Amino acid sequence: MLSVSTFTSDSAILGRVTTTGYHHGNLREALLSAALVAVREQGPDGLAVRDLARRVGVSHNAAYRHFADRDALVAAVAEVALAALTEAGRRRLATVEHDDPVMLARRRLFELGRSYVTFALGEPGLFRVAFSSYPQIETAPGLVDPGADDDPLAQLNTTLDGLVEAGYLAPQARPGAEITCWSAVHGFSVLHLEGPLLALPAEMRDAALVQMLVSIDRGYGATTGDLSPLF
Amino acid sequence: MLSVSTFTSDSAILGRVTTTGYHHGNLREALLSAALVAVREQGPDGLAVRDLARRVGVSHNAAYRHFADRDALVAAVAEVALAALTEAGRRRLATVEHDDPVMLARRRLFELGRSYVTFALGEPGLFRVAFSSYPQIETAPGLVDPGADDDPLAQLNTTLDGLVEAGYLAPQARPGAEITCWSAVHGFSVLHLEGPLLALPAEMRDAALVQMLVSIDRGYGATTGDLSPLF
DNA sequence: ACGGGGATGTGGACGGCGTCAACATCGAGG
DNA sequence: CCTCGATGTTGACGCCGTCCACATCCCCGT
Repeated sequence: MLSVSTFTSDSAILGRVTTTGYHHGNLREALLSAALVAVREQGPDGLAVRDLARRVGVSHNAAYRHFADRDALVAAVAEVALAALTEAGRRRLATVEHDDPVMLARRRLFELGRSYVTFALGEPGLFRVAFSSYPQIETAPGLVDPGADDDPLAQLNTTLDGLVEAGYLAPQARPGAEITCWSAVHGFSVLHLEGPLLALPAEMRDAALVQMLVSIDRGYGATTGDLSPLF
Repeated sequence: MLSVSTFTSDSAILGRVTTTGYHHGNLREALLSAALVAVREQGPDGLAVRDLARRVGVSHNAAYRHFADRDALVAAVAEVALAALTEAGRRRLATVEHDDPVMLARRRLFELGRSYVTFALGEPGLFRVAFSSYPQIETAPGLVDPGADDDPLAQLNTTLDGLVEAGYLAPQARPGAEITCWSAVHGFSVLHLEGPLLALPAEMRDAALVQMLVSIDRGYGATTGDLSPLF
């Protein structure tokens, strides 16, 4: 499985790379690796096929033996970036623990949101490219195989279902909740990433994020008590 | 004041246009007008200075007598687009009425959010360009002159302050609320505009929006009663 | 009245880009 | 061993943004 670390660290893992000679030997992976670097540094728009070829030490046009056009290359990068975002969420969810099942479910949602924003702000290029060609969702976005976590939406849905099972989120409030939550964390990310809130000091930003996640939590539960165990 | 309609409808308003002869007479406005059309149709990335010049019937390069570079032109378009978004919010706010001051304040927030998303989905190109060069906010985003409505954030702040005055939003919950609300509507817009939810059927989208706005309202108030007067 | 100068528009050039077509080179399988 | 498909190269085309030198025009001060 291709991952960000696969590309950014040593590429020996990727198999025999015979850079010498007429044929490159592993051009597709080399291009993807270079593309990932470029996107991390400059975002999707800063990606030029010719530039990539130059960096890899191959002539322009060679890339077109492996990718139909520039968009296809960007889409390949997007797939890797999306996998990285998904993995970040998965890892974060795995760290959440609590004795009380209600608090466990609430903290899972909280941490999932935090990991989403953290990834977006920490890897702006990857985050942007991931959404530049995200697989379209056409059916009801709330329906998902129980326990699925193979993309950010699935993770969110599973987490929200957990909130219902725990009795914190009313079943009739469940439909559409995934869009509400996703919109909030996504909007927060975009506004701070490339939008008007880019220049906001980090401590303000973090405080605002916590406040937003608490708002979401509070909007779902009937709790009026202490919120401190949330963070 | 330049507005979208100024450009899209008859441009006679813009003053004497002597298209004949060596000098255009009103090139700057003509370029802006053409740029606005292009951005509406294809978004900010589809804007090419040479193409604009061609459409206006002037040589390439002529544009550079009025705009330092492409970015400056995009920024000029962004200013108009932002004004249009602001005006949409202002107009919508003006229509909200209610006897109960609490309900009035709540409905104002609800409608402001709805108008934001409606503009984004109805004018995707303009919405995108408006945020491609939005004036950076560096201070606390919640501080604003009372009653100000000259940009979307000011409108939101004023509306939230009204919610506090009405006694619906607790004063200690006010700081950061503008970021929470803005994130939600902005994220909703982006996800449906160019993101994964682009292909979602319109009725699902609308239902999800209402549910999100209700969530925001419910997260702020202590109300558990009937929500139907909200929409 | 007139002439000069700043503002505005033109034409050409450069380098970069994505992409297509023709050609070159390699390596695997008959 | 030889061929053929996969892979890489070279060259060309038409876009793009931008810099430069030059042309044209209009207004302002004399």
